[in-house]
Amino acid sequence: MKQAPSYLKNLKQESVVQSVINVLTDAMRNKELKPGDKIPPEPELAASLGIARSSVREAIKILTYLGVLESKRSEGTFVCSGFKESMIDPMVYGIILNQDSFENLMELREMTETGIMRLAILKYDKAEMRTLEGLLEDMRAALDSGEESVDAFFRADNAFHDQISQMGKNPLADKIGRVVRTLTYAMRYETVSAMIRGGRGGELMDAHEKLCGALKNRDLSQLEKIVRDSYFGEALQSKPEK
Amino acid sequence: MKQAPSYLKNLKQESVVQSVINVLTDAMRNKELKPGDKIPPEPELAASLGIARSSVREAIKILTYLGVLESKRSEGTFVCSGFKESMIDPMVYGIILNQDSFENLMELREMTETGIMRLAILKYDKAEMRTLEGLLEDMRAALDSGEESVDAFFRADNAFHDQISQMGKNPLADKIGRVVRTLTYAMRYETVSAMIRGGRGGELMDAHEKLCGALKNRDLSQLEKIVRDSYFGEALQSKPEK
DNA sequence: ATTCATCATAAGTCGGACATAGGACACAGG
DNA sequence: CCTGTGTCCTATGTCCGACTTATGATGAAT
Repeated sequence: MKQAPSYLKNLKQESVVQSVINVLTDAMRNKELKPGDKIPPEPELAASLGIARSSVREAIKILTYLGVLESKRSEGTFVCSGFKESMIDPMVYGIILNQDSFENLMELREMTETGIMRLAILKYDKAEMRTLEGLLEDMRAALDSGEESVDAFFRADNAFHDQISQMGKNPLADKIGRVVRTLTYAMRYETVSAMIRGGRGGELMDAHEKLCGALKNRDLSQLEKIVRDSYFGEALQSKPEK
Repeated sequence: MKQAPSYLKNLKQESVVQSVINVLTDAMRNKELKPGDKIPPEPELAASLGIARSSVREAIKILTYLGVLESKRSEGTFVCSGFKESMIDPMVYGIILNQDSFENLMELREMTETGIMRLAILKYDKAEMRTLEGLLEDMRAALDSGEESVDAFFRADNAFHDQISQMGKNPLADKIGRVVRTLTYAMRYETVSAMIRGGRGGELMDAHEKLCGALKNRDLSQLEKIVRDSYFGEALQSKPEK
């Protein structure tokens, strides 16, 4: 490996598209562009920067899919306010590309769900808890409804965790929790389905009830114990083929 | 607010660019496109799909910035293998736009760091622990070096947490941990700097030593106690203006 | 005042053109 | 042999100009 002389700096120049992105994001950092603001029309921007409209378009498109900008036909392009759903896509793509991420994903889920529950335990209010208990009822009802109760149960199960996620009152954590839940959807369905069909639906309900109880008592150590002992245990045991 | 009749489904058709993205990501889900694979040249793809090259380009660009594809001039465009750093960007943009996300970020950090430590406690090996202890030494050395020790300490501090992150042996969690650490870099620097200058460097060392000790004993409940009681406490207390 | 037609705007899409970087290959020179 | 150079080809990078289409605004007709 030959060592390049130090006076040779690597001068690969950034692409036109990248520089457009930089211009726009710099403007956002400087607060020259604030959420809700309209950026100049594409042709105008292209002219100002002395580049082609297609390059501007590519930059705008990228920022759009990143959830930074929002284009409305015939109106213009605007700086988004707050978080947008598309922010999660990059992570999703990252996951898709990662091959043997099953265990990693389940671990990540344990991480996020646990963290979210800790937040929830500190921040939820009574109304939210009532909603959560309602969802617990739904789960039980689904379970008792006999045949083909798996889908209904799973829906309620997901709603249950989404609710806890909301109760944490942290949009960032909530978002990540949802992403991870989405990514583990299929696997979790398999697990839940297998358990219910195997007559172990009671255990599932039990775990969720304990969980709900710990939340209701705002008992953090109990929550941690539940999570550690039982809640994720089944999922991590009944994993599919490697 | 007029309520639209339910039989009217919202049929805004997806854009050409979006459909290209779907085609490509579907192929990835089906494993027809695997990491490292080369996708057809832009003109060819455009012809196959019956659309213009510029649309294909926009889709590719987006996936490139999302860290899914990688274009090499004169060679072609390839599916990335593994995670790419660019995954960070979307979150960064999100943060730029979100004003009062400070608390949310710190909470998120507590979430991820805690989860990562739980993984680490289960999976690390002796060599990694030695490295970690070495970093602890670095931190102490930096602290004892008197004046302007803040930067050195902070560097070692970050390396310390990166090391724990690695010890968890979950690339996904590691990645997310790094992202969150990056996002909270400035805030953490402020906190650490203030503590050291305020003569509270000892507390900092103490917390990290206890942490390291809990890891060494693989004592999960002790770890949880530390995290809950002291470790993040200072950070959450000494937050800047709202 | 409400409804409708018209128009201007700006993004969406298209297709073609040239520039340019990088790899492959063959070839000359040591 | 193998090292370096020059040439060619490929595929992306960039640019241009045109048309299409959705949407808000304007103004006229009811």
